[in-house]
Amino acid sequence: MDHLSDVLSAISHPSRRAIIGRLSKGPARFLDVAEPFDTALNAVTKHLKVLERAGLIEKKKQGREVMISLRAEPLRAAAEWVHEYERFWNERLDEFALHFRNRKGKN
Amino acid sequence: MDHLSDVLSAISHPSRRAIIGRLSKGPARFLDVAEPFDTALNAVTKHLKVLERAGLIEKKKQGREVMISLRAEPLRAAAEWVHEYERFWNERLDEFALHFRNRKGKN
DNA sequence: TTTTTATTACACCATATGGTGTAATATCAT
DNA sequence: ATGATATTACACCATATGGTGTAATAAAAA
Repeated sequence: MDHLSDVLSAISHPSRRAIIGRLSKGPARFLDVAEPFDTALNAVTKHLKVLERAGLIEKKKQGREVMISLRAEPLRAAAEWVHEYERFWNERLDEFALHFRNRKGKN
Repeated sequence: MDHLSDVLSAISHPSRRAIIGRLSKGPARFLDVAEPFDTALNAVTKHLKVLERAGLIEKKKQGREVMISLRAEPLRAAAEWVHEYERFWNERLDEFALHFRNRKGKN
């Protein structure tokens, strides 16, 4: 799988988006990250592994604790991909307008 | 699952992003959409169903053909979510700078 | 009307995902 | 040394995903 797919897949789960939201307020220990969830800690570990594989977090072991911090840079590619279609979601384009817009783009 | 998760999940597959790219150039018949892929047509039908469930495409039956068109609006929520983290991917923030930035945001 | 064409439905399969419980490891505190 | 704490590893399970082949449907063409 390509990297962009990994990133988009990683952020497609609400718990993982919540984790990113939490980490955007600063690094946190594993248990702090896990605290809002009512799942087992194992599940959180797995979510963190998915985020790590996508390059979206960093883990740093400090004693027996693990500090987790956000690495948002991979989100840039996601933002860029989505941004390609920004012009489409503002107006409702009928087929003729769309065709005209595309012809214009080709000149 | 919430809608945003559906949308992000839908665009996390390269074939489905390719389909969206194709449709951004204008509506297309099913076979035209399917043409670039070397999978069975069934697989394309399934991808289209995922995109439809996410609200990213519209199907309109015309005779025996199906015209498929892009509905990019759901991408807006995805763009907005990712945009939240834009400030993080430009500079490399160490933990102190991050903490300071957060404190500033709270005042 | 028969045949081709476009698309979907159904049944199936391998692997991925997201969760669990229990055990292992490593570090800190007593 | 013993025990508590933080985190992960392992084995397991149900369901989702992405693919396949074959059959069904509906409309166009012959």
